[in-house]
Amino acid sequence: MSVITCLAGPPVTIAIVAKSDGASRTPHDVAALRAVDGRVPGRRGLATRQRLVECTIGLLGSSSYRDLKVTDITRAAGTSPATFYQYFVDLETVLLAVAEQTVEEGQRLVELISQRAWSGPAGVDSAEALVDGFLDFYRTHRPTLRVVDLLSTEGDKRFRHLRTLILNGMTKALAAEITTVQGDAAEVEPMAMAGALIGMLPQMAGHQMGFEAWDISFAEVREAMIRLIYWGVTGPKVPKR
Amino acid sequence: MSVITCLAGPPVTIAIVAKSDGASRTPHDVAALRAVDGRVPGRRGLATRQRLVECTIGLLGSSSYRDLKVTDITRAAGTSPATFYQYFVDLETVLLAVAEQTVEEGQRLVELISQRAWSGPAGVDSAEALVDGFLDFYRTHRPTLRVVDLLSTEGDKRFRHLRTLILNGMTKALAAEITTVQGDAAEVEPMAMAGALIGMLPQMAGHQMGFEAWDISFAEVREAMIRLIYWGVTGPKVPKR
DNA sequence: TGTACATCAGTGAACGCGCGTTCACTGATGTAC
DNA sequence: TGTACATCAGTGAACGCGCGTTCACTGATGTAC
Repeated sequence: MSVITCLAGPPVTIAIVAKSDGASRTPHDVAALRAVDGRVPGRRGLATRQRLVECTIGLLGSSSYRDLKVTDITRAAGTSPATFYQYFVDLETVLLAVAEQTVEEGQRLVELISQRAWSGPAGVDSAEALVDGFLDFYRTHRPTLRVVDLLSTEGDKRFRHLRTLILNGMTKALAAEITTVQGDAAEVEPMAMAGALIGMLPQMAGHQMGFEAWDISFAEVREAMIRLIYWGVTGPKVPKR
Repeated sequence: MSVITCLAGPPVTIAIVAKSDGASRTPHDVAALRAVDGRVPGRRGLATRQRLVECTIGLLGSSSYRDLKVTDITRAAGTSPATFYQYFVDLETVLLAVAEQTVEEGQRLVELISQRAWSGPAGVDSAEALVDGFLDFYRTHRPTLRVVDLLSTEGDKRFRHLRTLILNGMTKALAAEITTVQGDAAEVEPMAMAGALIGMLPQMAGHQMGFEAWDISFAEVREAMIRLIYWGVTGPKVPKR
């Protein structure tokens, strides 16, 4: 068994949390970051906290969620269990912190949607760029997205909320494009269609290997996704029933 | 905390496992069901084993996967931990048994696909029936599908295989319909498109609540799904790039 | 039909590891004057 | 600039619960003759 460490400290960043409207972001309220025993963490403390968060992500990537232990995280971070409990009340809390950090990242993909044309041949290119952009996003945030997804489907409201926030920017941007392209002709609520399309992306990304058994190359699935997005945005006519 | 029990025994059914080709099914090889200490279970033993499987499903539905313990399962089944280890080597093994039972169930939806028309207005009705049929399927098998999905994305090959088997019938049936409808005009490999569409279904079903935050009624998302399936099957033209 | 034997089925009780969690303490850092 | 004090930061070591797991045993069931 190999020992995983996170000793190389990354640049210190202060955790950011999204406001409930999902639009603007503000630095964490100081009280929210207050350590469990009432101390207000300074530079050094925040760096340690951040290291714990990052080691958690690392462990989520290399072992199963079920096997994630507080002691493993502190061992990986080169610190002691007592330190962990100075910053997080339990495992779930550090997972929330992990998820919060991804909310910011999710907004970067918005420009892949809103700064593009979505009708005609250019629309297909845009769909392709969105798919590839998301696959890239997923590759770097796989452990986080997986655990957020799991805890969401298990019914935890806080993680459901965070999942919404992560996908929020993309979904709203895509809905806006749908409205632009289809106007009053839209037969389906643009937000619903956008939500379905964006929600499809992590699903696909997470099951890339799942197609092997059918001898389907993932390249073909990617083509399918591109078309589904294009269709969803442009809304081809569907026969009346 | 409430105590969950599974004492009311269901009719005894012998566990069925799918062959690796995913097509034909045979009763479990006797050796595969041999208890850990070498005994060959009879009627009574198989009933106990089945009760353990069903209590596992029950617990997966009422508490989180992370909190699932062997002792909880045996307590729910009204038996002792030692009995558990007579039929399963560990927790993972009983989860595999849980998943295997759902493989059979997944094939029931095949007729919702293959015994229907998929072009013209009837195609939209078929898409609707598939969506509703799947939502119903998900409702009754949510705990299982969730845990299979999780362990698949975590990279476990056995669960990935089982997930494939569960969705296998539907995917192949839908691919066949795509081929019928589009013929040589298909621009995307039918199995890839079918895999994308069928894979979308558990995703949607699992995140029904996730749309609340956006004030989208799930009914609208359902409409979006129906259209995406219709488009995927009929394959509207996409502009050349 | 009855008896004896083989095998299936189930479990009480215990063992021990590992993990969550805490306390009392030392060391580091910052700042007031 | 130096000293004293407050507060931040970190941890060694331990405690104890709970869970996984096993063993040696009793009871139930089936069947051979």
